[in-house]
Amino acid sequence: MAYWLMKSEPTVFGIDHLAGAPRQTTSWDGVRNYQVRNMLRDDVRQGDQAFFYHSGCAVPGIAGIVNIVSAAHPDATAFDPSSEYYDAKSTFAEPIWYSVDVQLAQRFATLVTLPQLRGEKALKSMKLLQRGNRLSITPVRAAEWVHILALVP
DNA sequence: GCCAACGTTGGC
DNA sequence: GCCAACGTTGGC
Repeated sequence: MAYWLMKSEPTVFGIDHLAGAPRQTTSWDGVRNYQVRNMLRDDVRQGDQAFFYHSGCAVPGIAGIVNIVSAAHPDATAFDPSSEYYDAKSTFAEPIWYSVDVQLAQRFATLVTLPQLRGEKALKSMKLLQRGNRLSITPVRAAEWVHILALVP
């Protein structure tokens, strides 16, 4: 079982949206970056867990934990001309983009903030914290996962 | 295949 | 709103 960190802008889809969704489950769609697509398609498995990270907001940080409840399947938004994520090049026969389904596992009472994470020596080499990292999904090492869990209030 | 221009992400 | 970093695009 592997660990991941998944970024989302809370004004677009935050952990509160997930908490209010049917079965507290949603399809993690809209990924349009090939590196992230490859990770989703090839490496993310049912049963994995991920931190739900809030980005592009006043207080960036980890808001909770989700369970990966399905392996990758073609991203339906790519087939939908009315979606902002529509991609005419992605077809049912040859899908380009993929998504996984995630279910809320835990919502933290308060965020583990980005400055807090940066302050932890044990997390120095975490992908999220590397200079120039912009990937919306990054792997998290087991040791990092455990270390961060200990920071949750 | 190179590379400049442009677009996006995301912290600050 | 600014800017660094990086991905993508497209002309050549």
